[in-house]
Amino acid sequence: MPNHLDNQLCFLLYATSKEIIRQYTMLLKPYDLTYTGYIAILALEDDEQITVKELGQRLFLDSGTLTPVLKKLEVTGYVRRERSKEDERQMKIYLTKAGIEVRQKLPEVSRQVMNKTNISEQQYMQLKIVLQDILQTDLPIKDEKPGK
Amino acid sequence: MPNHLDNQLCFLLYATSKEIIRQYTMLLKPYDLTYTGYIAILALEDDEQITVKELGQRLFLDSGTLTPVLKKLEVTGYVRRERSKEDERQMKIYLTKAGIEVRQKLPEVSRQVMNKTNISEQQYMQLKIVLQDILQTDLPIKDEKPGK
DNA sequence: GCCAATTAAATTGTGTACAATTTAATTTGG
DNA sequence: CCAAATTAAATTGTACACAATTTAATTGGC
Repeated sequence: MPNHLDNQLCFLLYATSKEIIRQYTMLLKPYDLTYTGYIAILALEDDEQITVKELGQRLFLDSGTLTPVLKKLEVTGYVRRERSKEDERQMKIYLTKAGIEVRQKLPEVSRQVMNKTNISEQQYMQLKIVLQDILQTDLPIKDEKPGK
Repeated sequence: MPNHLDNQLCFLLYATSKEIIRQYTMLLKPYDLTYTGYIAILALEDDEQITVKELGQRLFLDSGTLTPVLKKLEVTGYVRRERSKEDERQMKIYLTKAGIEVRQKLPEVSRQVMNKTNISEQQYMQLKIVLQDILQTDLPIKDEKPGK
């Protein structure tokens, strides 16, 4: 890259994640999953029912993105969506048996993608620590109420 | 994040770049630039005319993404698009005077976003090296056969 | 010289992302 | 109480991304 983007950390994050997600997307096609559907299934525990809002907090996505993804996962048969009895505003999401089953196969997809990179164990850990730090502590969360 | 996404390097890259790009997008609005328009302008040198294809190679984007972005940058007045005389298939892209001017203001935007992260100089360099390595040597071969 | 193969952009179709708005349900304060 | 404020999802509008296809120009083989 013979230009100013060399020094842009943001561009490197953007381009790298895009390329890795492209690898995932190809490998996920046999399971009828997109990358967004994949992380949604990963974020759901086996026996929990969570709201769209909480799922969105785990994934850094809002209902505008999640609603169509979850509707498609429901059609495919991996999740179910049910209005909460206690609070009719909430939609409760949970994995079906098929969803739990497909989730067990997904670590293999992740392993295949990671094997394509020659990244060392040490680099992997470094990367994780730095990114978790930026994500969790530095960047302002959208819609967060300003402290008085 | 109390779930399996903890260990997913890809998810961390994805979520972090998304959040950082959201910061850029807000700060770029006064210049009538989206993030994609921003990296396109950064990738253009002052006095060069390059094709959509070469720009796409620098940005890891194809004509399907770039064509509408470049058309909008042309309307805004930052670039010009001209059919190549030597090869009528090619579209030559180059910065206008306004494009060169706005580009000089952009490092300030980048500085503002980076200031929000508490990332250290050392971490910054580590991150850059690892990401460049993944991006340039490991991943983006579109026709690569599946790993062994 | 001619036509098949290749190439560069543009176009098409699907699927995110996210801001902003809308709708419906719940909570709160006077 | 009960209208106003708040909240959760869904919807709307804009802007990517990328695979696949189309269109038009160039190249290559014979």
